[in-house]
Amino acid sequence: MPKTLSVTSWNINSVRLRIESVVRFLHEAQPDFLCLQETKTPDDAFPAHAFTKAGYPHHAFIGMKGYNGVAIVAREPFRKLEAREMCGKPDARHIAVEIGEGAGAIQLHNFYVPAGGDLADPDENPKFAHKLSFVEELRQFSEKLRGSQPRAVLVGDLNIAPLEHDVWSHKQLLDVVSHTPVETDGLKAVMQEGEWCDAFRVLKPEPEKVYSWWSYRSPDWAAADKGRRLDHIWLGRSLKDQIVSGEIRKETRGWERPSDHVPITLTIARD
DNA sequence: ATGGTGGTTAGACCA
Repeated sequence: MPKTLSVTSWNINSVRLRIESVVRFLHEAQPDFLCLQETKTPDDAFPAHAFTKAGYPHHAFIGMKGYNGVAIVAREPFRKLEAREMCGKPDARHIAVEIGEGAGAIQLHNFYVPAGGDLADPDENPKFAHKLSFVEELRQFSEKLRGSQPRAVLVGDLNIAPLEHDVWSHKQLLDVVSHTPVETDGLKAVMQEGEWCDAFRVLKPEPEKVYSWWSYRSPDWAAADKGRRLDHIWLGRSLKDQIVSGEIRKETRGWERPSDHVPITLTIARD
């Protein structure tokens, strides 16, 4: 067993359309675990063989036709944990596995938080209400996990940029869904409840700007650089002193037919 | 100032 554990989170926006990009990334970065969101693929169409061929023969996935969907693929075996049905909806926004054995086992949870639509008003916009309910459920889940399994990693597209320097303009985005106070306060409550450590902000403290997403709607995304940090890797309290390194593969945003999110990878010591 | 682009899938719906 290697001495470190590396985990990537990547919203791939259709794993079938971008399977060649995913395989390229795996060859270049070789993380131990890859957590995907927005696979947009029913389970019977998940490209398992391509992952096996790329050296990742262990898979856990839950998907649906056209929307949502999450997956975890790995080079090493794992135990599948229960996929949670969040907000009472069977919409495939969580999957989890357990890595290793006994007291050293680590739980890895992969979440895809609802984007929340355009209007930041839960009374007028049911998608925003769903997002806030999801975040509240994440808070309750974090409380339970903190007590039962502090050796946990939570990753995913959380669709919230919680800090001032997680967006290109704090002031201009205060009423834009993903950075409104009700969302950023909600996510901070989740972090507090779970005693989660925001690993990339340990490695890159504010006021450094850190982004993982650049909109498709920007004609020149790289020059404009109007990004947001929507993707996160959090460590439970028993793992927070084991950070080794982190990497954000911004260059993948410039690949042909890119996802609007880029892969973020965290490496920690196994024990 | 309220569109801009992209994926899924066949007219909207979602991001």
